[in-house]
Amino acid sequence: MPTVNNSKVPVPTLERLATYLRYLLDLEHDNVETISSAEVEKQTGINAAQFRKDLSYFGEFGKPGVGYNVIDLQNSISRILKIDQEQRILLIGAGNLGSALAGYPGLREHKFNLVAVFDNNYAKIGRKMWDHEILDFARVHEINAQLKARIAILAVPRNAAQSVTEELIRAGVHAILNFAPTILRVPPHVVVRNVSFVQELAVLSYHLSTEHPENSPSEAMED
Amino acid sequence: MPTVNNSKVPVPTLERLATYLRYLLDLEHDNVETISSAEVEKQTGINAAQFRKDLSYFGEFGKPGVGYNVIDLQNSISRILKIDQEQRILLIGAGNLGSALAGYPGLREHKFNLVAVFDNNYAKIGRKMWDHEILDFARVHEINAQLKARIAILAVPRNAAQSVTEELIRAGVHAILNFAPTILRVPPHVVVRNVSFVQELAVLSYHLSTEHPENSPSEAMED
DNA sequence: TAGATTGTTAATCGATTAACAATC
DNA sequence: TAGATTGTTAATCGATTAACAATC
Repeated sequence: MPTVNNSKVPVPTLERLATYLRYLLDLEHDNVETISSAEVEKQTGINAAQFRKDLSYFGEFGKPGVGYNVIDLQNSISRILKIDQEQRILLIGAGNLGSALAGYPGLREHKFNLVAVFDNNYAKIGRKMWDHEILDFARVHEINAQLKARIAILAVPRNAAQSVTEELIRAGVHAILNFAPTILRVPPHVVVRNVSFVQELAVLSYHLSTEHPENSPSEAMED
Repeated sequence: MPTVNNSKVPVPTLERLATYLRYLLDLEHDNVETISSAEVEKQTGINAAQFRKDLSYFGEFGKPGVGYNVIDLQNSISRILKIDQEQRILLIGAGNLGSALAGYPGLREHKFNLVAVFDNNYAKIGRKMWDHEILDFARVHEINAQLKARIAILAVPRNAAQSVTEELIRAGVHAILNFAPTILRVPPHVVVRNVSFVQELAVLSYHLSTEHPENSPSEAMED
C-alpha cells in the first residue's frame, strides 16, 4: 500500500511500539516494575533484539544490567507516538460500524477524542449517536475550522470514500483511518491506514485451506 | 507479530491478492475486459513487477503482449484465496463491534458465511442479532461439531480473549480474526490476524505530529 | 512482422536478528 | 567485582523492483 513514509523509522516498528505499550499497561497492572528485552521476547514473541532496535530509533530507555522501567517506558512510548496528548478525531459515517467505533471505550482510554460525527443521510443528521449529534457532512469544512481535528475515521460506503476523502483533506485532515474497501488517492502529505475485514478473512482463508487437510482439534498451546 | 507462515508465499503477497481482487471487481463493473500490469500500477500504486511476481507464486495468468483477462483473473485469485467457496465463520462477542460485523454485507458478498454468534452474557443469549440467535459460548464445542466452521471472529473484551481462543481451538477452529487488543498465544497450526483500531490510530498519530508543523489544507491529489 | 507485455532472474533495498563491547 | 543486560554494529534474511528474454 503506498502509504507515505517520510521518516526513517520503519512502519513495522511503529506498529510494534503500540503493541509494547499495550503490553506495558498489562505489566503495570501486575505491578511489574522493571522488564528486560529477554522477558519481552518470552511474553510477546517479539525478538529481544527487535525490541531494543525499535526503541533505539528514538533514544536510550533502558539501563544495562537492569532493564527498562515499566512506567517510564510507557510514558516514553506514549510521547513518541504522540498519544500522551489529546488527539482530536472526526468520524465520517454513522452506520453500524461508525456506531461501534464511536462507542468503543479504547479510544478515550488512549486519549483519542472523538469530537464530531458526520453523515450525509438526512434521516440520520440531527439524531444522537452515543453522546454525539450526527452532523451534516456538507458542513465538515466549516465545523473543522473550529475543531481543527487532523485525524478522521472513514466508515462510509466504498463509492463515497474518495470524494469524502478529498473533502476531508480540504477541511484540514492529514491522517485517515479507512474502513472502506477501496484504495484512496491522496496527496503525499496525507497518511492513510486501511482496515479491511474481508482482506483479513481472505488471508486467513488461504492459510486454512492450504495447511489443514482436515479437522484436527488440538489442546496444545505453544511456549 | 508471530503469525504462522508455513508456506513460501509472503504474507504481503496474500494481502495484495485481496486488493487486486477488489480492484478487478471495479474493472468488471466498468466493463474492462483486459488489464496490463502497467495499468494496475497506474491505478493502484502497486508496482507492476510486484503484481506479476505476486501472481507468479501461483501460476501463469496473463498473455504476453496482451495482459490479463479481468474475469479470469478474478476467478483465479478467488480460487487461490479459497474464497470461491463458502467459508463458514463463527462470531464470538455480540457487543457493538460484533453487531456491526454481523451486519456487514461485505461478508456475504465474498462468500463468507456467518453461521453462528456466541456470547457468554445471559442478558444477550437467546436474543436475536440480525438474523442470528445469540448462543451460549459454553456450547461452542457441541455446536461447532455440527457446523464445522474453521474461522472465528473474536470480538470480546481483552481479558476474555485468551480463554475464548483456547476453547475455540478445542472446538476445531484453525483461524482467528482477533479484535481484542491483546496478543493471543496459539499452537503452531492456528493462524491469527490482529485488527487493532488503537494501534492504527497510534501509527497515524505518530505521522501527523512528526510531519506537519501546522495546518496546511491542500487541494492537490497525487497522480 | 513489429509492438506490447508477460514471467522470471538478478540486483537492490530494507527489515530482522545475532553478536558483542559498553556499562550499570 | 562478577553478572546481567543494554545499545549498536554487522550479518542474515526476505521482500521489492528493475531488467530482459520469451512470446503473444
